[in-house]
Amino acid sequence: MRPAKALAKSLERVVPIGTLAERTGVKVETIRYYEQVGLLPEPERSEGNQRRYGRAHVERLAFIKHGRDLGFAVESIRTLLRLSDTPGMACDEAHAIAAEHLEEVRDKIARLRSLEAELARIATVCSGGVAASDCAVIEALADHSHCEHHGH
Amino acid sequence: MRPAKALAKSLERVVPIGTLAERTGVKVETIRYYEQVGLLPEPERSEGNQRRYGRAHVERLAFIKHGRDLGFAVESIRTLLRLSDTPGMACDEAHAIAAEHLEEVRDKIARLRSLEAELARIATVCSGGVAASDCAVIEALADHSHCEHHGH
DNA sequence: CTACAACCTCTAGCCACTACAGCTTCAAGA
DNA sequence: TCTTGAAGCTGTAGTGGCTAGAGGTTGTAG
Repeated sequence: MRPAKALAKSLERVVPIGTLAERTGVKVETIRYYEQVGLLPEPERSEGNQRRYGRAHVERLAFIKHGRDLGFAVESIRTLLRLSDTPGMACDEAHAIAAEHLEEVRDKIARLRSLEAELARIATVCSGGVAASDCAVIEALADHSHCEHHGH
Repeated sequence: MRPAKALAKSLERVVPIGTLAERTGVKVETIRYYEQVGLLPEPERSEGNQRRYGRAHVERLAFIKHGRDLGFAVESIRTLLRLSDTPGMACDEAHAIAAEHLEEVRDKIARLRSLEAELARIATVCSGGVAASDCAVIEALADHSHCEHHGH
């Protein structure tokens, strides 16, 4: 009694690229791209030259996906993968990468928050239906009052 | 008594691209790029084919710069410029663009904040110097516990 | 055996610049 | 007036991280 085919497929040891894509949530084209830039090792091929992935590939691609979801640059992920392949792992380095990225994220948040405040100010004036002859949004962009005091 | 040359230069009615760059804080290459994509109109040229900008260009480029600093896409700025050129200004449309952008910024902030929380969690575990045999950063990326419950 | 989905490679496109190569022009000092 | 060197010019290619499409081949269910 061998399992039905549909079941077999989901348990299969070796899968084509579409199945890998489904399993990891990474698009087929993106998988090929990761291979091209050397993030994902080249898999075996079928007789007809189609990619066949094993368990190790699934794991590695999931790692990459998690890293990207957390906003790590592909270069950082490359390093993290290398570290994770290292037997005596250099946790320091991994931590440094994560800490640096965290700082970048915090910087980005800070910048976006001041942007948000500025935009909210502009948009509110405008939506308030003030009887301005000119539009507050356009005015804000044309206005130099913000930049004169820092140089140009 | 004509003004000294240095002074004259800063008051000049017509300026080369480098001076425009200095005045607006936009790089020379970026100015040429804006011209190429039709954001900034083609200026007059000197006999030797060099660009010569007038007051209107300075104003327009400052408008663009302010828009970019606020994170507006070049396409949005194109529309906003068109609106600002329109005599009876369509404030509604300008407001809609600003409001939409504000929403995008807020979305981005929200996404970055949850990223920040996740990264902080990961990085803290690791920096705590816990006697883990494996690195928490690497573990977090290799771990499936976060993604299993939403499908892959 | 046939139909058709899934796969293949290769190339170009996205955004908003940035950088370079290889040239010409401008302007200040001697 | 001549020389030097900064600043200008055009055109092309590269950045990151994919995404889309053309035009062909392979795998597999019925």
